[in-house]
Amino acid sequence: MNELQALDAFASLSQETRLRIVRLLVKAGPEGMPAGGVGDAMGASSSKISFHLSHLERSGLIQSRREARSIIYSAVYPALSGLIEFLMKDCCQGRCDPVEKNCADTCTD
Amino acid sequence: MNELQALDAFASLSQETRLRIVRLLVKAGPEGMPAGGVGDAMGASSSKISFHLSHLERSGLIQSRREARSIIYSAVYPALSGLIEFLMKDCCQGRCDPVEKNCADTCTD
DNA sequence: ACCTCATTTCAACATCTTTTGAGATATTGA
DNA sequence: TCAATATCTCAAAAGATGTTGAAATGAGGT
Repeated sequence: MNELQALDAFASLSQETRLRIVRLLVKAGPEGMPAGGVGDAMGASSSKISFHLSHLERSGLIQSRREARSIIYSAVYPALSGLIEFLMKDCCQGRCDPVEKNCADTCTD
Repeated sequence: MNELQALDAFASLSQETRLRIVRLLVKAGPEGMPAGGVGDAMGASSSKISFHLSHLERSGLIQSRREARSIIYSAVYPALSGLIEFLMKDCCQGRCDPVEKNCADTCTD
């Protein structure tokens, strides 16, 4: 991930609706969920949701596929890892010890 | 780090000048550097730099202290770690293996 | 007290982003 | 083909953010 991609990813995640969409789709897993389902979960109009889904897809954090009448959105996990990696490597340079208390702890949710 | 703080941090990092300031200050280390030095490094006007430094400080990513005539800015490493942790934990839920793969191995379901 | 230097503040302006609502497009089943 | 469902597109309005240059503040030296 380069600086431009990171700027774009940060811009995507700096918007409340979009951040929630990403979290929802991460929870939804690789199967993803249809645009309408996302809209229902957010309680937002279809055009609003469509706008934010497009924004997120353009910045590479989510992807879509058509399935019958629905368009299914899902998280692009490597993009999120890439962003984490960018923050750790290019931005923090090892000075920002993140969850050094290993992953296993944080993942027992 | 909660959602609101994360939104604020992402907004801060989604601006080119600000992202570069953060990277510069991380490189500068805990000593930090004066506002003027940041401005010189960026080739930007003092008011522009001041605006972005304030923005970053308000969102908690950097801090300042006066030293004689200068105001010294420095990175707040825990804030950056907190953001990384937020991304890994609240946003990725162990599905986004970052730099080390061990996380994915232990955490994906 | 006065003069610099370093930085911030302010208001006006320009630009970018988000929301809204109406209409368009695509897919399926009758 | 027609109606229903799901989603997208578009333009206008509203809102938020970034830039500029001039003026204000605050600290130190003479």
